[in-house]
Amino acid sequence: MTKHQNNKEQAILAAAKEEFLDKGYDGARTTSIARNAGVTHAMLHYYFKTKEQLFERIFQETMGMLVKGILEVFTQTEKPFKERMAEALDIHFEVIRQNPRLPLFMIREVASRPERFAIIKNVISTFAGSLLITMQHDIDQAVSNGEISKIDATTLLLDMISLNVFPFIVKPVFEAATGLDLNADSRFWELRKQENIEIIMRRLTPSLA
Amino acid sequence: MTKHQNNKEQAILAAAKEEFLDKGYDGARTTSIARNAGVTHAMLHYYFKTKEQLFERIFQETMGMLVKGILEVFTQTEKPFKERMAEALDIHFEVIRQNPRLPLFMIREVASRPERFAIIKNVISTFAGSLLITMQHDIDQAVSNGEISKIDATTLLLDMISLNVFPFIVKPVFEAATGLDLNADSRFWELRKQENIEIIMRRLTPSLA
DNA sequence: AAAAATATTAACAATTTTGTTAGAATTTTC
DNA sequence: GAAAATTCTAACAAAATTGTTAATATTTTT
Repeated sequence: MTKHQNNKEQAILAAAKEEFLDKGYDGARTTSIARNAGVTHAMLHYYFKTKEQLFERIFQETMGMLVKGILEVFTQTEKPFKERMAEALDIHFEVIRQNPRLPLFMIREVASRPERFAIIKNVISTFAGSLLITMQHDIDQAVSNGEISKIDATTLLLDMISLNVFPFIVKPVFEAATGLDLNADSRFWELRKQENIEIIMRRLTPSLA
Repeated sequence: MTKHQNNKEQAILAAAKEEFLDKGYDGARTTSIARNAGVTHAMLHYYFKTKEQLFERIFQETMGMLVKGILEVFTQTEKPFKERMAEALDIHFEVIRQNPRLPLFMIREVASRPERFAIIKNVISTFAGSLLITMQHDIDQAVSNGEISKIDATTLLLDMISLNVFPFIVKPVFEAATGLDLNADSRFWELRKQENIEIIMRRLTPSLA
């Protein structure tokens, strides 16, 4: 009656993603993953030999998704530089808003297991490509047009990512400190996005004189 | 011959701080802490009944230190507002530079154990007091002087903390991606600090019009 | 220096967590 | 519809980790 088409494997993957995102590798429990997937925990070891292997699968997919989403944003063209940056910030912010737990997940895992440097490096270089070089080229051009003030591409990128990502990372602490529930407060995030665009636009505007 | 003056307790605390900062609660091992402290692991349970209790002790101390260091900075007076903010950013940045692992530690623990909200809330309110109110008052005054453009205190605070803290949090990922060793590169951090001051100063400067 | 309090050790116990295996049930292939 | 391949279960095994205890040593108090 019941159809056997390895939908349990999918259930395990989904539950594992939840668990790892929420608790990190060290905090995750294979028994808990199995329970949430509705299977005995032997199934987990049947499909994915070890916890480590299951994690690596999730980690790869998740990193790819995040990095891709974040970086695609910067590969537009035409339009004035500042306008493009404003759009990039907007889209970038929304990607993270859609996946708010990914940045902390990534940072946490890399920090506590430097062995995973290799995976990260690989994923990033796959998607990042020559982003910084292209960006620096565009910046230099906009500078000589007098459209923006001089800035290093790496510096600008870190500015943008800091402003857009950090609020999501610090959210639990912020909520603990203030007692607010930011999930229920879409106005907060809207204002935050506008502030980030504002602050970068001002940073790019040529100084008077 | 050997003097018994609970210096082992201190050794355990020091080793525990290292371990917890490095690996987080879930990744930390009481046996590893005991080994690094040079004691048998029974000692650890003798002085601190459980792993949880030992952690709580470290967590309290560490949080207090971090939050205190970060917030003291903003309680100056006299001098123009922008000048004070530039100084605050500088000192704030240096506090974190001196304790670069604390922010991630704090964020990680609160995220994976929301039960600890209470501790955080307590620590922060102890040190933060009416910081935001004072700050908003100063801002309003500086705005009516025409010294700065209008901004919300919470918004400005989050801007500053995002820019100053995020680079330290993302450092492992950044190094993985670029292959650089940022510890060896004091110029990187100097430039970062200057950029953060620059960006906030531009944010505060009144728009021409 | 005897008594009391405190610190330490070594061996062990309990629990939690991950991983295995032999075989049953189900589906697929022919 | 029988054989082969696969999905799945239940019970078990192994390893890792935290926590305990009883006996011993050391320091402190009087």
